[in-house]
Amino acid sequence: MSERRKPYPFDQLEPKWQTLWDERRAFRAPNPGEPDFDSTKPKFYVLDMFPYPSGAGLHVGHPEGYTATDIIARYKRLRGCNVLHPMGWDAFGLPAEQYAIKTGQHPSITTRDNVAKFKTQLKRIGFSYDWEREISTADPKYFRWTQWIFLQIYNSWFNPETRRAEPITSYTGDDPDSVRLAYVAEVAVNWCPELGTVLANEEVIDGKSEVGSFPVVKRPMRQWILRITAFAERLIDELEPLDWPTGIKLLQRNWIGRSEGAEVNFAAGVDDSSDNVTVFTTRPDTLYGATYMVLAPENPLVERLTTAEQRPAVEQYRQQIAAKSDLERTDLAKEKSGIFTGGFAMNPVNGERIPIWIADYVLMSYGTGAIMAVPAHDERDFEFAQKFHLPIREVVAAAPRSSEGGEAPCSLPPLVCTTDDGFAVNSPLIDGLPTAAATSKMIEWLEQNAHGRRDVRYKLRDWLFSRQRYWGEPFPIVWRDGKHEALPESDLPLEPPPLDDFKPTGTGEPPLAKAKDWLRYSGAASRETNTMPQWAGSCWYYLRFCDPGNDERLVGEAAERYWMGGDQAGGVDLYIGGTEHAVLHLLYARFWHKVLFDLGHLSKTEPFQRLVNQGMILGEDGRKMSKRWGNVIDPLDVIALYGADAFRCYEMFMGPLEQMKPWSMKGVEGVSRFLARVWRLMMEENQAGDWILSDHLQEIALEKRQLRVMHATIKKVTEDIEALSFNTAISQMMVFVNEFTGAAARPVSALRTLLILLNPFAPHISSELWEALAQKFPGGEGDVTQQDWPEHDPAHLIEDEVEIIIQINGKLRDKIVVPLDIAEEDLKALALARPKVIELTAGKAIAKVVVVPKKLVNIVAR
RNA sequence: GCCGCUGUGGCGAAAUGGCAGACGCAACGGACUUAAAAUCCGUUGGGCUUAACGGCCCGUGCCGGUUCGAGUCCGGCCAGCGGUACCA
Repeated sequence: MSERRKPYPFDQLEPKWQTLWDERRAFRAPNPGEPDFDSTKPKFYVLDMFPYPSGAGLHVGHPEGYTATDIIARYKRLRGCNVLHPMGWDAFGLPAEQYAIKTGQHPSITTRDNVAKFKTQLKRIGFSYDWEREISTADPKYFRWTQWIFLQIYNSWFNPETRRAEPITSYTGDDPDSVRLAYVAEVAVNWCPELGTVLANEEVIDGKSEVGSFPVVKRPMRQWILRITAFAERLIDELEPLDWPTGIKLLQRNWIGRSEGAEVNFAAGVDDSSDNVTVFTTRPDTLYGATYMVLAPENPLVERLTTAEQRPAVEQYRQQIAAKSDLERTDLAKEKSGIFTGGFAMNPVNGERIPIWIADYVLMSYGTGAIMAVPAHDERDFEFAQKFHLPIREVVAAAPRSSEGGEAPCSLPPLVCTTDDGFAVNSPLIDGLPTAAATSKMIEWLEQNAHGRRDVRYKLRDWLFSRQRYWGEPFPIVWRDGKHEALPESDLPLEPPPLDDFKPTGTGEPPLAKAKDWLRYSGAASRETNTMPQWAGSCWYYLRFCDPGNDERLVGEAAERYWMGGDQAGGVDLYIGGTEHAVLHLLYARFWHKVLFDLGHLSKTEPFQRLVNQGMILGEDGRKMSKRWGNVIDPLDVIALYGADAFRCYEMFMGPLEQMKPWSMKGVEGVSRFLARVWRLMMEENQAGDWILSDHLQEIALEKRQLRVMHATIKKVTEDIEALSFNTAISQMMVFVNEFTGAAARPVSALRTLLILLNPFAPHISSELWEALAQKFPGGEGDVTQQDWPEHDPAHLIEDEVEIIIQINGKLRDKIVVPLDIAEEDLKALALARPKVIELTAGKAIAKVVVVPKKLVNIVAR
């Protein structure tokens, strides 16, 4: 295939400018205290979700968000901001370790190679990152502070009085280990045999691992856990004021899953009622309808509440459930199962004796692991009651009903179930009350009679924080006599041992246990062999970017105050990334941020002020890009054909940033044509085939029409960048170019304005053309990146005359051109006098005339 | 099941309640060229009508409502995508 002729010499000018930017450190962001720091400028922190450097390299999906942030970064610089725009690597993680197991190549080598590849790709797209701030989570200089933060968490507790994390020294109880924000517990965890590790709930999807889709089983193990549930309420409340997509906020809120209700105590037992079972319910108003009770099979109370007679059946059921994986348990969700324990509980509100069952539809991990079953008003209880012929009693009705001479106290099954609100019936204490009032009154009664209390529960569970992997941060913890203790800060960073054999042991013992020398700490003490999950590094990288070289602190105070603080809401001003991190990363990072804030290390309670999710880019065939379909596009291939500027502009021109959209090479070509037209506005080829400045360029005033287009373009591009509507900003610049392409004489000032507007989108071509113009015409000192962003003048947008549309009954019928300042009455008269209007309204009465100045006249005729 | 998002030309998409389809792709016609590519100029939602200028009707997933006027607001459906799933 013959060499395709380039529409303009991007293959030469793009590398030229990329080299120049590097040499001039053009996008370095000085920190407070540095000599070239300008404190008079406002700060702007614009951040990408940093990538995991996989072996496959970038595909065109990654740079979509990166291009958007780069446009913002370059735009904010032109508007006179100090811009923090960094990039780094989420370098710990499973794939590098899996690769190491397969090939024997150390994960650090794999990671280094992959980072190099990613960096080459990013640099070739011309992103204006401050590469002097590059960080890698696998770098000891970085994870030293990840480990340090873990120690802060370990050494704190959540004080319910102040609702804040506080140093563990402020805890006055007997057993500090029971309240630490990082604690060890033997819990049923998600064990993935294939990966040889436990996983967080968030990493398990439909009973399979998120990475690799391997089966996951429940298994009790001793694990490190972070007490994120202590922050559940704040994680919900403090989410509210953030400028995030409502969908993402909702997702987080649902994940945290706040439920308001009450705890109710039931006396319970086999013969007498010596025991006590507490349940959580969101519908205390239905207490009279509780006709039986269900415990989770794993609930320890089951032992004591089972009669000798029922014990064999109960044990059999419990074993049957325990043998099931989570997947099987949810698969069988449709058919209810359970067994009677033989025990009974006493309903505190009416003294009724109700049977206690166990069933796997009650989960040990939510609420108290026990429920009061109200079959008439809960779908699951209803289904269960029907299957096992348990009584169903209606206690909520659509309309109030007299308690006098009404239903029998324990009605026959109505065979219907409603979860809707209504009015209490068959409930002497609250009869006739609407659900909300009935609920409050019942809670009051429970509290007054010491049968229960108001309560709030969350779906969110504590964060399982340890992994049995090699390629992650070791815990800065040692064990002595079966007790954990923190390493001194001076021992940080604690690097993983240089292992050759990374394979999981298969027993659940972490690979680090194989490093016998490393394991020994001092005397009888030995190191913790678990490592942290991949999330750890990404929980705080945005903080490190503020001050990546600091050896004294995780981030210098002044740098943190400047970049993460500020008069306004503070934090990262704009954070762009994929929806896949809507709950996990964003929740974990917010949690750590709050702990560090409470402990006085940070300025603001929230890390990310404004969040935007870019949509996925599909292949040309409309399918998700994947090796399987062979529809993956490599940015470097696109750049080789059309250049980095065309690549960037196309990524933005495709459609709205947040929308999912398919790739189109033809589309890239169209945008490339646009850039070539910009080029030829100013350049032409001479006889020798060299590009020289065009003869059409002149230092002349703009025509009225040109002025209008130019100012309209300044206005639209500015507003659209602020709104992240990059596709329409580019459209407007195309309109500008179309307008000036036809002009025989092209005013230099207008072209310079265009180049500044275009610079954030297409930085290379705009830099080159700016430089070329400066060689012949005065007034273009400095690079285009050093100019001031233009302001539009509204005076140039106003026309003397305006076209008015004339509607009859809302339908367009005619148009007239009138002076801008015409009086409404005159406009109305003019419209009514139009021959067309007279014709179409003949024989009808004109009921009304709506006049919208500068827009339209609508004549209502009947 | 529940929650959320999205439905507009052949395609990607525009449109503070006020001319639906800006801008781009594709297609078609023209100029330039020996020719092609590239470039430049033009046409391009569908239908009917006119010799022509032009004119008329229909059209933003479906049904209804609010309004002088609805792609846009409200109510009810349908479809696609995403999340979640016994959370008491």
